[in-house]
Amino acid sequence: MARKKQYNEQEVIEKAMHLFWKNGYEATSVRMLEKEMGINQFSMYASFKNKQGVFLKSIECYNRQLHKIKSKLANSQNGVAGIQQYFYDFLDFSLEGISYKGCLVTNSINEIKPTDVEILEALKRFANEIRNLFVSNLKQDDLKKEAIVQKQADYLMNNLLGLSLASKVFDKTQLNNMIEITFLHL
Amino acid sequence: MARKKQYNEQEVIEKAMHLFWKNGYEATSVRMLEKEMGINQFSMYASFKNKQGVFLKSIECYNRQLHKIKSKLANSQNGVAGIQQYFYDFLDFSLEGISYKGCLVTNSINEIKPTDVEILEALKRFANEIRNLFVSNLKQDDLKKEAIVQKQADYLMNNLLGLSLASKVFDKTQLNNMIEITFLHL
DNA sequence: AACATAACTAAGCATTTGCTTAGTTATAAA
DNA sequence: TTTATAACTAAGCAAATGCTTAGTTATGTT
Repeated sequence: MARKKQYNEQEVIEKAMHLFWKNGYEATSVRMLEKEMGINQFSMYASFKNKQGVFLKSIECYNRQLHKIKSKLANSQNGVAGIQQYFYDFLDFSLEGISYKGCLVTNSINEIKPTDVEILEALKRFANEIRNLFVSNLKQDDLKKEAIVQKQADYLMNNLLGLSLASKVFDKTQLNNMIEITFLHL
Repeated sequence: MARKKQYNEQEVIEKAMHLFWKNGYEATSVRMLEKEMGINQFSMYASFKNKQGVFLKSIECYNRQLHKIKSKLANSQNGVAGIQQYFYDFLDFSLEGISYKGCLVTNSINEIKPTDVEILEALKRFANEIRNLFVSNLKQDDLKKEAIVQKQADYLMNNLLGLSLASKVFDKTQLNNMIEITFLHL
């Protein structure tokens, strides 16, 4: 038989993910990736096919990292308050040093061309997963009608997307203001 | 004396702006720019110094294009309703064919490296200009205290930023839901 | 008409991009 | 121990990147 891999695919993808998260898709070159991942380009392409493949696996990895706060939300039984906590948890999650990196997925949305269908679909799936968590938490309020739940879920997604962007431009106080007002009348 | 320019700087920048708007900063190459602008690279660099210079002028151009709906907001005397109308106007403004291009400025935020201070400052200035319009419209309600005005302005900015992103992922009904709920209790 | 000068053209610069290929090394089964 | 095979290294590919340079053309002033 043959040699075995000298690296763990999960481990190197995690490093790739952090690069993509920090720099975005286009601004992360294959040279940067091989340096950060600690493997040769050949190995990279053997394991993940191409740069896009590395990115797709990075999204999966990002999703796994997010699992901790997502399952916290999924298990919360306190309705809207649980969602609000998720907003704060997300900010913590995306913090690196003194600056926020935003959400890997929403950061990438603007970079992905309509031709990259596979990536675009992955991004939409990701967004809808979180939206579904919002829906089930909103439904914990028995008085809420289905139509309102759906509208509020859309509204919350908008505020979460906004927060990912806003965290790069506005200060901590303003971010807290945003979250506070978002949940004021839910 | 010398020859005169065979192109109008405003006109060619408008074309550049549309390219940046559609593709983003990095994905717009200087070759694409010279093709779209209809001028040689030499002329481009003579007029705008470098690619970053073209982009900065494009932001100014974008701002001028936005002036129509911004001044409509500035002149509105109906408080929150005027702001809500701005949200709808922005969606119209960013529509091309059947898809939304989002906001040129927020599209770019993720692409700009912290080293591009000049661009980053331009983006922040742009965001705060709109925020100030929100503030003065919010103040048309005499009952609103200053602190609340500021918090609501932050909240509205978050929803506007979100909308720019959301318009690329969610459908028209959902976008309308987002706007509706955003303004439900203001 | 001659000149000075800015606007132009087109070619080319070094660097970087994503990806491949030719050749070497390690490993497990025979 | 031999051998088949996959994992590795490192060099290199064409194409694209932002930007520059050398040389030509047009135009207002003298």
